[in-house]
Amino acid sequence: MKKSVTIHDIARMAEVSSATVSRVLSNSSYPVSAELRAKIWKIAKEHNYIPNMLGKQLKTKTSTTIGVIIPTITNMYYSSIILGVEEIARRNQYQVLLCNSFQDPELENKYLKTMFENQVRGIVIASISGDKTQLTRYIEMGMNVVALDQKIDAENVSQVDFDYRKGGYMATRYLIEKGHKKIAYVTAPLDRPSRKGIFEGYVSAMKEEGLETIVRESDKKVYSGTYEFENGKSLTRSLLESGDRPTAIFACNDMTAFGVISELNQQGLRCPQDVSVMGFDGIEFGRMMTPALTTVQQPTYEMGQLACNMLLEMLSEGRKAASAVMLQPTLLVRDSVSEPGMRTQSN
Amino acid sequence: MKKSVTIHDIARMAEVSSATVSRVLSNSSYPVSAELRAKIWKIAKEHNYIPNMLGKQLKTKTSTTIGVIIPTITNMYYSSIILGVEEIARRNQYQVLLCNSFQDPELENKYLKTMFENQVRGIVIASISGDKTQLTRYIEMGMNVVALDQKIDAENVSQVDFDYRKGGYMATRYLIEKGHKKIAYVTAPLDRPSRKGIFEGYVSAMKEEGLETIVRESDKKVYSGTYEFENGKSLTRSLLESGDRPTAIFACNDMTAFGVISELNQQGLRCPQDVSVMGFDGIEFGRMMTPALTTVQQPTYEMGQLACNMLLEMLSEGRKAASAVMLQPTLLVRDSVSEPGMRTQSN
DNA sequence: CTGTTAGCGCGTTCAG
DNA sequence: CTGAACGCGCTAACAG
Repeated sequence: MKKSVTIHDIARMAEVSSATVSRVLSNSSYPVSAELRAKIWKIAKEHNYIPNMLGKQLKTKTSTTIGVIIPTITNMYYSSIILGVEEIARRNQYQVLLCNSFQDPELENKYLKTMFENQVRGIVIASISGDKTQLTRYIEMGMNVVALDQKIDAENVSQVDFDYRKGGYMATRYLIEKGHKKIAYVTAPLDRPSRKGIFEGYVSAMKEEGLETIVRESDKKVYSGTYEFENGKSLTRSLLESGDRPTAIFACNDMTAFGVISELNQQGLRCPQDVSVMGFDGIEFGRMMTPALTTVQQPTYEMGQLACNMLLEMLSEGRKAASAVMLQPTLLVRDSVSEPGMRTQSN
Repeated sequence: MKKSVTIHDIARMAEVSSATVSRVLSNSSYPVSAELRAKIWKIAKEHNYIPNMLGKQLKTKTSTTIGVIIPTITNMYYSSIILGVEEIARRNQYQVLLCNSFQDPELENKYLKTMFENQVRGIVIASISGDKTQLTRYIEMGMNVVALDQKIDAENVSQVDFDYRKGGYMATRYLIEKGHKKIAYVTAPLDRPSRKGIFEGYVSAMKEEGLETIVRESDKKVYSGTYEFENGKSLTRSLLESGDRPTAIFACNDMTAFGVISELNQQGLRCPQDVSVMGFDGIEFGRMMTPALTTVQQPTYEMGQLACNMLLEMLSEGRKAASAVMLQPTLLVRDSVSEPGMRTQSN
């Protein structure tokens, strides 16, 4: 960056003090004569004056940027959340500093640190790492935090939660009501509360009807962009190899469900005629494939908006404003689930 | 944020000058005795010292954040680019300030302004707006800019470009070589160089073979998350209503192609048996559907990385380092294109 | 090796 | 209504 004009430069040109210039250009309510106001504005415009927020923020100790930490932006689930956050931030003149943690606790902590150093006013975080000690320390040091998706054991943290258990339950009930009895659940490692929640919902709905649970859990923890999809494929393969084919497969998220359907097709099975598939998340792409994916909707965009609003509230009203909200699931009925046995004899 | 400890606080506790503390804590190469170093570090740790980068940046006039402006993060094409940018930024200790312009020129300019005010060191921008005067002004004022996807008429701007024309040509040639003669092109408004490029590639390949072009261009410019998809659907509908069904449809991007396939299915037509479909972009989801989408790959992630690297180069070596790169397309052959006429009589 | 001083760009007392 | 003086947290020049 080049050296830019400062309020002092303008003050010299306008032959006034820099204090007056500051009062005018920062739209202060402080009384300044109309003529001086006009004169100063004119000169400022002419010379493309751009305020240096660093100076202002250093002086007033109030930055206008909030940090957002999520696992990865290329996952539509998260990008949609970010969009919600940014929307609200923008309306309130805040900027968004974005970081992808890639599910890496170390990276997450590193980002937390730089954000703190850069004086972000608060943080919206979808943390995955189990170890929250670092985060908790920052909170104790005064950082305002809204946690998405994952409970954090600390006071003064706002939480945006989602009733995963209920979602899992609803989805399973729907399959049961459609007449399915052999319903399998395929999932990424059950190492997070969210995934555990869905799983528990599935189990309780099955138990309730005296049905046998059929579960496939992947063990790999390696992270990559298409991890979920591959997971869906391999878990489905394992399911089909067992010989006793389920009539419905419920996946822990939509991406995994796409993998399930892809593998079914590859094995010559049709969805939903041969096997019904239920997803979880409600990302846009579910609508775009054939069959359109029946799934449980999480209001991601709204979650982002809500999280940002909660953060802004904490910022303006102090930490007592910390609160918790539990969002509710909705069933998105589309085309990937039908009644079972429509083609039972076809294989 | 609470009042945090400063180097002065530490200086007082360690009974040294704040200059010494600064030299130690900022890992300066300046000579300080080992004992003092240790003592100061100890105290700093004990009191959770966090440097205030605002002070540092104000003094040294070097911020470590770069701005990224893209139309919308929920489009995988862009989120993938951002991921590439962030990856490189992180490796070089830079932060990323993210903004969604939503294709809104006004918003874009507003973001440009706040970024400037917040002293970002440079900007990576995928600008859509035709009016680049504001951007050009900032460049003239010394801002370092890398433009993605869209040419900017100014000196000292680095450009990451993609050979859209060639991509469009390659895709069309591939369809022709598969034996197609009635190849339709469906596209969002041809109001950007990128879209025009693909279109021209299509036209030139068709002309070359003496084939008749069949084009459907949407006129709506309203923006929404599923705009492209809906576009694909409605343009396909219009194409089918004409009675003279093409054997292949080439879409201006993958999302539109998804809409094409969805509409075909809805009308009882199969892809690729009845109609082949070719996309453009190569987003991950193309692999996840059945049939997997045949498409032209843009190396989005690499484009992001490249853009960020070019920016860093400009920052370190001065504006002369401004450069331009034209990336090349690759054909991603998957399952949505086959030879025509495989089921010509079935309808 | 260490301390003193000055100032980055800005806002804010406190006098006038 | 206006200006002089000070300081936010930090680094850099200059002494010692």
